[in-house]
Amino acid sequence: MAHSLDTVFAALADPTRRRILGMLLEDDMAVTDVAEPFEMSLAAISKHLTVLTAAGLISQEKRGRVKWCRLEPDALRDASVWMQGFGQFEPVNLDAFERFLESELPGGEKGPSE
Amino acid sequence: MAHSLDTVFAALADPTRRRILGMLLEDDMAVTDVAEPFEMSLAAISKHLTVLTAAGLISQEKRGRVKWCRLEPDALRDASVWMQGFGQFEPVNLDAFERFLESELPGGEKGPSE
DNA sequence: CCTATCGTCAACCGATAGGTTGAATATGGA
DNA sequence: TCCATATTCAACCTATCGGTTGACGATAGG
Repeated sequence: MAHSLDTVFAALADPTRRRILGMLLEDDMAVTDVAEPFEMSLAAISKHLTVLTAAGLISQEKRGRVKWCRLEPDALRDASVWMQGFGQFEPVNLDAFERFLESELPGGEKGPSE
Repeated sequence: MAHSLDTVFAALADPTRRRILGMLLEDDMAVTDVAEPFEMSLAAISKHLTVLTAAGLISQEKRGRVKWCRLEPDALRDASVWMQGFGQFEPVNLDAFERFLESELPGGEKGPSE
């Protein structure tokens, strides 16, 4: 384990990558489908997915010609532990979390996957 | 509030900056004292402190000719909430946190401030 | 077999990150 | 007043980041 905090935090620093993680929270997705809502090339998304994989935040499995991306939330645990060391933050507040997810969407659009 | 997740995570992605935060956990410090244990110029540390300040992770107050740096752990709350949205991580485990702090020190040395 | 689709690779680009050095700007103290 | 200390500024350098485009390999399907 122990994908370094360096790579985990660096991966999380990019809004595109955070948005991808949010999308994968709903479901596993193929690379092409991950890319669809973004106004950027498939190659760029492919690179982002590589970064997320390197950080351990997602895993990718190729079935046929489709590569499926799965969220690996456990990779966040180390980083979470590190952050918690700086203070007791209020217990998990999913409403606040959802506000974040929405505030990071571009157009005001909501649904990422269809 | 709402220093962006971009800036907070980007600030946390650098090991020097995480180590500085760990040092400030023990006590407020002057810039020069923050810089002392690092093998890097004072100007470089000053830049790191600027990044941490911009992210809201620390505050700096000038008293006399000395600029004091104080940890602002609240800035981590938003990021923490975001991460918690991906999973319920085990309740605050300070032992694990201390292992991180130590594993990020360079030589095996422990005490940062004296 | 031929072709369309899925995804990556390679080369390139501009912008930013993280470091250096040397000069500049306070401020404190003798 | 003069000097040392504390910190930042400005210019510079190199490496990496995030994006592009076009070619490529692999697989699915008619």
